[in-house]
Amino acid sequence: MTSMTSRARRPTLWDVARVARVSAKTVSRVLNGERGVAAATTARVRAAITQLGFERNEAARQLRTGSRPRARTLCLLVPELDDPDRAGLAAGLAGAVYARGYSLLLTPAYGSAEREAELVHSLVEGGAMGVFLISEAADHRYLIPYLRGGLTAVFLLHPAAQMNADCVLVDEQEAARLATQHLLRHWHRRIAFLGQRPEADGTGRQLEGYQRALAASGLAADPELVRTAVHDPAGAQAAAREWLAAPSPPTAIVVGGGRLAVAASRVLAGSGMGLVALGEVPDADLLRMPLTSVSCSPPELATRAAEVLLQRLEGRAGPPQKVVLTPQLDARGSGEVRPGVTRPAPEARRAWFRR
Amino acid sequence: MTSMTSRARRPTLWDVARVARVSAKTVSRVLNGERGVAAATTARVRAAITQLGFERNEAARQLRTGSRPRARTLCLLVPELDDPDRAGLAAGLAGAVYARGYSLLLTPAYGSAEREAELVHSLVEGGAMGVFLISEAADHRYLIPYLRGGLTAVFLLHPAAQMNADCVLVDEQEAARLATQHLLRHWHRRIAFLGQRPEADGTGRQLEGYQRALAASGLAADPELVRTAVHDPAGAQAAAREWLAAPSPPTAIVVGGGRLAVAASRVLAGSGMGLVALGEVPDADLLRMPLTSVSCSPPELATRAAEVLLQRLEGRAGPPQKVVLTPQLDARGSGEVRPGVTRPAPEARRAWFRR
DNA sequence: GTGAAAGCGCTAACAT
DNA sequence: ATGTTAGCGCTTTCAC
Repeated sequence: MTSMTSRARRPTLWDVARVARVSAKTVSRVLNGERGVAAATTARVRAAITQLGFERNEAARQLRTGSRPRARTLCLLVPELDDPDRAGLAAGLAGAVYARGYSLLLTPAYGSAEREAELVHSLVEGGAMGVFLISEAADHRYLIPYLRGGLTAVFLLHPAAQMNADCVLVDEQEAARLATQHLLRHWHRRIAFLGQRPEADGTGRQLEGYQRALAASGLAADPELVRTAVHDPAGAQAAAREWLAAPSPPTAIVVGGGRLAVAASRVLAGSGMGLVALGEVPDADLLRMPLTSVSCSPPELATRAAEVLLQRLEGRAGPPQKVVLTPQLDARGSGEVRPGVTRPAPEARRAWFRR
Repeated sequence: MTSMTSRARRPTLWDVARVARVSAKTVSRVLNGERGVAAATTARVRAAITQLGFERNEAARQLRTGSRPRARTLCLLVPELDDPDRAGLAAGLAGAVYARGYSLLLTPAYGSAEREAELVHSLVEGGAMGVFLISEAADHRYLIPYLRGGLTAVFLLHPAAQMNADCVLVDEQEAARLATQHLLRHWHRRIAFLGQRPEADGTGRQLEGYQRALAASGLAADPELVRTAVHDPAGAQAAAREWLAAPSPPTAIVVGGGRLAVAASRVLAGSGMGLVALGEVPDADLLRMPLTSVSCSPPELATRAAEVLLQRLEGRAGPPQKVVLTPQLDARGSGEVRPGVTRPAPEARRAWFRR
């Protein structure tokens, strides 16, 4: 009957102390690995702990010490979960931080600054130690209190707005310049540009690079051939279709973003239109229209970003650092078509499989 | 000087009480929205709270109430982050739970049961209310204490092992049967099967479906044409290459998993070999070898899964439910080639873009 | 090397 | 409608 007296109460430190016949403080010492406890005592305490199945109450500990219990958890905030452009980056980051004993949580903010702030709050509340942000929010100052509270943040792809922070970026201007230059070298003269948020830093820099490359060939950007504020695959397809049917169509398009480029290729495959993606395209070489792209290897980006954050976590001081990676062009076909050569319609090509 | 006396201490509930000239309990009442506080008092307390910038100490609250502070957070555990097969599912789930005011955290367990258990632990510790698991672990009983502690779990794609729990599955046997039958109808007689973990429930059922379809046509599975325990793209490519060079090669292959199917297609494109994927292949129609696949629409899976979990969260009682979705075949080309027709080599087709 | 007492900030139970 | 008291489970201080 004695076993029934204390019904299913979670054992406390005092229970352990009683069983081990020591004081609470001694149990606490063992729990925290403080030195100054006899080996025999430690063993007795350990035994009592396992015997009772004791687990320390984190809330009580936290109340006393004032320190939040932190998990070896980092988080990656992305705008969308299904952007293949970022899938490789996320996987790379997860692998890199995992190798150092951390786990990575991935979560979408849907481009909403408010939601982003809420997420950061609940992640910190949940014990996360650091956060990677892929965010085009107009103001990141909401982070400051959390940073003061010990959170580590690293911005990826887009720099922090209204504040200074570590960031790992891709040279978007150079990417767009390389893409445009490549098309120019393949005899294109009417090259269109399709971009995402015009007010965002990245799109702006892409436009600069695009214009610089044109200027270097003595050309000016035709406003008809520049289109921004396209964010979803449907929009990219529509834009591509419009250009295809335009009275004076472009012969090639530079598209900001792998996902949009793939969407555009849906319309463009077989049309003879050149296409270069600014960003990562998974399995780009397997496409019917194998996409030429300008991007940084996701593993490299991931490695650098993980490095920056983990070093901060390990106490590295110093001013915010800004790492800018230079993208590379991978020619796969869609950027190497000559202008003016008509192709069979997509339907004709599909028929190849039908017979 | 008086402002310097209490240096930067975080204000407590008592500070608020003093400023509002009420007792601590009254502040507590306001904080918890308990009724029985005069409107004027509530206002004074509110004012004091904002004036002092007071934030309740969650640890203390938790210590007293015994209840863990829970965030409106759910989590999806996946084996790998870069599996396109699951990208659509993850995005769908995130959207579905977001619509109900929850956020979704995504994290990879790398197929390790131990890591999976650790992740669940730290997620619960971090206040997560529910978890979706895509897991082939051999034993999920580690979850039981957490479930007792109020965690809600729903298994996706693979059922819970050694225990009963809500799950949302795809009828893998039917998927493989459909795929094989489809190839049989296209005159294939030597059909190979490439599967993942042989000990896993899903692979086993796929094999059954494959064999059933063959048997229905009076054929038996040739052991040479059945290969399992292939988990990565490299392995899938190797297997495809071997079959291509076999003395008596298959004319078509059924591949378990979208990612492996894409990898196999890298070798098979242009070879004339038939290919049907069991699982989701993003942008399958845009591939040089447009993959015929048998799968459930990720949005549907996501919707059903979210529904099951959210209903539990809202208090739905009853025994574990098992939802099994019937997959559908999408013919895109790779499954509709006739056996024995030789194709141009991949190189020849690529040259189309080069000129 | 070990223990006793006090208290972290909050809320449950019981007054009033 | 509001206040008083006690105590959640742990760690800190200081004493032995």
